[in-house]
Amino acid sequence: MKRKITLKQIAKELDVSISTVSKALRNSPEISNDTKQKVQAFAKLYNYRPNNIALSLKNRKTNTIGIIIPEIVHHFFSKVIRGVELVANNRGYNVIIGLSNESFSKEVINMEMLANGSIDGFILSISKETQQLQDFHHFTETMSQGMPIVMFDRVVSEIDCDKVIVDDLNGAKNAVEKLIINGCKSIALITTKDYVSVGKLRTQGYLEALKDHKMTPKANLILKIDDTLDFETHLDELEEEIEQLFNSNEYIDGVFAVNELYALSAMKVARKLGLNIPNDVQVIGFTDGVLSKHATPGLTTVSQHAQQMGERAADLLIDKLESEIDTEEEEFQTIVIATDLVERESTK
Amino acid sequence: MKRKITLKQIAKELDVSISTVSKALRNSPEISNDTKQKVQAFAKLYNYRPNNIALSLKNRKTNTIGIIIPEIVHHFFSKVIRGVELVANNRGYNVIIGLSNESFSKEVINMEMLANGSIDGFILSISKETQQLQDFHHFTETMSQGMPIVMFDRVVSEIDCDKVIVDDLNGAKNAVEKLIINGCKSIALITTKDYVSVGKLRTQGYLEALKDHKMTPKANLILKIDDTLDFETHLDELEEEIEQLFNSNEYIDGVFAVNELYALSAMKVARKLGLNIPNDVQVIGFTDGVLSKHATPGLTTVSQHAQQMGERAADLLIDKLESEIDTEEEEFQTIVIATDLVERESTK
DNA sequence: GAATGTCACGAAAACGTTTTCGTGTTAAAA
DNA sequence: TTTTAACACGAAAACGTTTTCGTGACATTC
Repeated sequence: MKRKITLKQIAKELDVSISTVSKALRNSPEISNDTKQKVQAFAKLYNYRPNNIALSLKNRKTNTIGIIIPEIVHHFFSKVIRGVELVANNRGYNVIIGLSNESFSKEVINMEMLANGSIDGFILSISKETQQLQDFHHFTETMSQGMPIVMFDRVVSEIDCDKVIVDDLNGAKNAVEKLIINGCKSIALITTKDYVSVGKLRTQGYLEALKDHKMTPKANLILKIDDTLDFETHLDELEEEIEQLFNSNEYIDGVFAVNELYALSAMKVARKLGLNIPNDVQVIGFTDGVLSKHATPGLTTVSQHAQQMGERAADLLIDKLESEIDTEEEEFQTIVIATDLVERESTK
Repeated sequence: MKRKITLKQIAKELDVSISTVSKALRNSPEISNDTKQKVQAFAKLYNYRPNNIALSLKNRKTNTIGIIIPEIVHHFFSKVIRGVELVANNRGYNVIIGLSNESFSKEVINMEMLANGSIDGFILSISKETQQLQDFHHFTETMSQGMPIVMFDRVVSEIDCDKVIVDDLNGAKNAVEKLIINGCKSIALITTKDYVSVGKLRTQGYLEALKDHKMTPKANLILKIDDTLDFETHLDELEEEIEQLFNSNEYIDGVFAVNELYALSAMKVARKLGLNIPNDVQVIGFTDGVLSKHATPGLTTVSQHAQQMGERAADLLIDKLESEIDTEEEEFQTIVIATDLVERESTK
């Protein structure tokens, strides 16, 4: 089994020095045309490619960015990855992934694994557990060693770094306003516990929309789910909670859910209770998922433009990496990605 | 902005040699306890971690595996990645991803980017375009340089390497048999053009099941879709083709589709034509997707165990990487992952 | 013929490790 | 007191590059 060919081997074979080979391949004017041609022909024949690791060591730059996400089997996150990968590759970078599985310790371990020279910078969305624990030492530590971080979607205000976020508040507000304009009088909210930053903001958007239209929020119209449970495998419990929500309110004609699964479950429960969608109750979800599109009826959703988030995050990170030469005063940006309301059949 | 601390800096600070620092940190018996403690304390204080790139260069081993897939926004592939990532991390490896976007040239470029020292081996599923072009030089070239490859799902028999595949033939056969047992007399097949290896095998499974039950396949019951089109954005055309399929056959009471989208579209069309599922027509799809579960009615599917495929592929690759020390005669395995029939409401 | 300049190339350092081998110091053995 | 052994450490090479600087050979100029 052959190994990859190196400069040294070429040099030996052609009876010149390593430096000469290197220069010949990079077309340096120092080298005569004869030698250049000889070397280049030989290199081509043996399919020579410079060893990336050696280059990384020499240049103290890996041209690789690390992305840490809580979960990859999730349309939102895989779309973000696609966005990151797209611009990264175009700009000459590789992407290396780490999954935290929503666990704090796995997040820390993964970051440590990558931070030791493997990558030039991080793009990440923090795990639920980290959000709960409020322990951010691994972020500050990484940044203090000169490794830039870009956070997306689930960000944390305590850390000063570049961020790309969804306009959760206004996205939610617009959705709820849509329901109001469509004539809904009693709009339920299905959301998460408050420690999930995005859940909190979407809840806030719901409240603002009501307020703007002089409607009073009612506590029993708001269902806060504890989403530390994996509802992909515990769908029944989720549906049960939602059914209770419907039953404890005589009249719900609109539902705003902070994610796709909650919205779909709401539709399912409503149908089960004999309600027609969208005539009796209208439903809007929040997501970039594929379920909404193929559901029956199609679910109206707030689209987050996940791929765009990934692209912006990658650009932000690479810009920082390549400007760092001038070590200008640290200046962090927060890019807010506007949402779109994608109207389907679950609203009038 | 601080850089990461190195052995050299520690050595200078403590006024010992680099070798001493290195040995002290690795608890070498050569070093006195005094010095060890001094060095270790200092290293801990400054949070010293060995530079991975330097280690990779020295050891000629990156402990990173590259995975090339056609598309990441796809449940099957993201589940495979999760499987790979899981065992890779457990065994001390990182995972770096490359997307081919179903394009031959992107596949080649991506592989070249990674093959130059960045990774120790590949796990990949080949793009549709590569399957069409039948150009596999990048695989042979990579392997001839001593870099092992494990192919999964979409494999190619021309290349000798480890493989992890789904038992497409039997998966399809079992599904169709299920329909037959359930009383279907006229079973349609919605598949892809033959160059897609998995499509071909599933078609074959369909035919075998019919044959085993003395049923004659009818040409106008078989619809071969040209899936070079992106049907996520051209759903209508897909549905139109399927509607023609239904219209050109007086009586279809069963549908087997080789993927989730085709199956869902078939259900949609059937409903549109006034047919009840599963009473008038029963439908089975082939996938590991999330749509089937949340569709109404739930779609009965052939599950591929994508995550398990990723796990097996990663184990195969790492085993090879770590055994290569003895350079035993190359011996390649092909692991066949059995499928499961997940029964939901689209069948009786 | 001496001084200067150009050309074509090689030596060596550097990136951050690990590891082999050599060496000076001290303590124990003869 | 000399020999030997153990001990504690340092020098240097190696992994594969790129780049700076030095140098010998030859040609040109005065």
